[in-house]
Amino acid sequence: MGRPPCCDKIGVKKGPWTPEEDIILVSYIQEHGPGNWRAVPTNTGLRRCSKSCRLRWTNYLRPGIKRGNFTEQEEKMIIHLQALLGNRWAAIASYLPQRTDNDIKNYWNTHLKKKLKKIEGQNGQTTHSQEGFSPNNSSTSTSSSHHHNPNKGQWERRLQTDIHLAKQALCEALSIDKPDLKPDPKLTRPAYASSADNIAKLLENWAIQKPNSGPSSSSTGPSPKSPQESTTQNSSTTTIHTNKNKYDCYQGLGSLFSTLNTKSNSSIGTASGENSIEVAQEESKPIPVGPTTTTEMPLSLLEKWLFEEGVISHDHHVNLLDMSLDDPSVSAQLF
DNA sequence: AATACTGTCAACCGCCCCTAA
DNA sequence: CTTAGGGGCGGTTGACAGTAT
Repeated sequence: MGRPPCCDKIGVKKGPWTPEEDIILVSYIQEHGPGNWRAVPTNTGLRRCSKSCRLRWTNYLRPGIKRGNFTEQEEKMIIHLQALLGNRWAAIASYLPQRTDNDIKNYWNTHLKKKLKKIEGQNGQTTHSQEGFSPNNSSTSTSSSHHHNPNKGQWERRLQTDIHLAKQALCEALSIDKPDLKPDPKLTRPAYASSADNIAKLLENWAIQKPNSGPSSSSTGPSPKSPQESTTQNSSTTTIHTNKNKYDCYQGLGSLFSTLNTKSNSSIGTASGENSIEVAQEESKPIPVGPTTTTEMPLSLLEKWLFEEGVISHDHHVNLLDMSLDDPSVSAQLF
C-alpha cells in the first residue's frame, strides 16, 4: 500500500508566514537539511502544510535567492527562454541562478508581458515571444527540474531539447547585449549564489528589534495583516524593492544564522558565508531542494555535456559568450 | 482628504509524475 | 502490479501598496 497520509488538513495554517515561523523553518533546515518536507511540520511544530514549508523555503528563505531588480540581461534571458521553453518557469529558472521560478513567473506576468506587448505594438510585428508557447506542447512540468539521467528516456530527451533550446536562447540573449557581457561569474551557476547574505540582510536586526514591536505573538495566529504590522519599524531598508516593511522584519536573522552555525557545522547565510551553503547541502542528504536547486549545474557542465552530445562544437565554446546569431556559422550550429 | 483603480507578489490550488509500500 | 503519498510544477488568487482622480 501507499504511504501514511501527508498532512492532516485540520488546523493547518494558511496565509503569510510570520518571522517566527520563518526562523523555525530555517533553523530546522539548518540542522536537518532541506527535503523530507512531510516531516517538517511534525518536527518543528509548525502548523503548516509540508508543501507550504517547501514553497516558503524554495521561494523565499533559501539562501542564494536574489529578489527584485531584474537586470536587463536577465530580462532578455527570460524573454528568450520563455519563447523557447514556454511557460515552464522551473526550466527557465534553472538558467537564472538566484532566481526562483515563482519570481520569474511573477516578473513575466507583471512586467515582461506588458513590455513585449508594447514593443510589439511599436514594431508592428510579432516577436518570438508567444505566451504559453511550448514547443513540446506538453502539460508536464518535470523536465529540467530533474537530474539528467541517460536512462530516463522520454523526459530525458525533453531535457536535452530544453537545454538545446535554452542554449540558443542564451546565445541569442547574450549576443544582443555584448557590452554588458563579461564572463559573468553568476553565469557559472554556483550551487548557491552569493546572496546567501541576502537572507541575512533581510533578517538582520530583526531579533534585536523584535522585542519593541509586539508582534512576537503572531505565531499564535496573526491576522493576515500582522506580518506587515509586525514589521513597521523604521529600520534600514534592504535591497528588496517592494514590501519594505515586510522585509524589514527579517533583519537580524543573520545573527541567528551565526548562532546556528556554531551549533551545527553547516552554515547557511552567514553574511559572508557564500560557500557555506554548499556545505549544508552536502551534509543534508535529502538533497532534492527546489526547482532551481535540484538541477543547478554549472553552465560549463551543461556545455560539456552538450559538446559531448555534439550539439555545439568546442570551437564555439571558446567564444560562447561572444558569439552572435548574426554569425552564420553559429546559426548553422544552432538551428 | 477620500475614494477608486492598478500593480505587485507571496502564497495557495490542483494537477501530474515518480516511487515507496 | 496496484495504490496512494511526496514532491514539483504552472496557474491563479487575494492582500497590500502605490497612484490617479
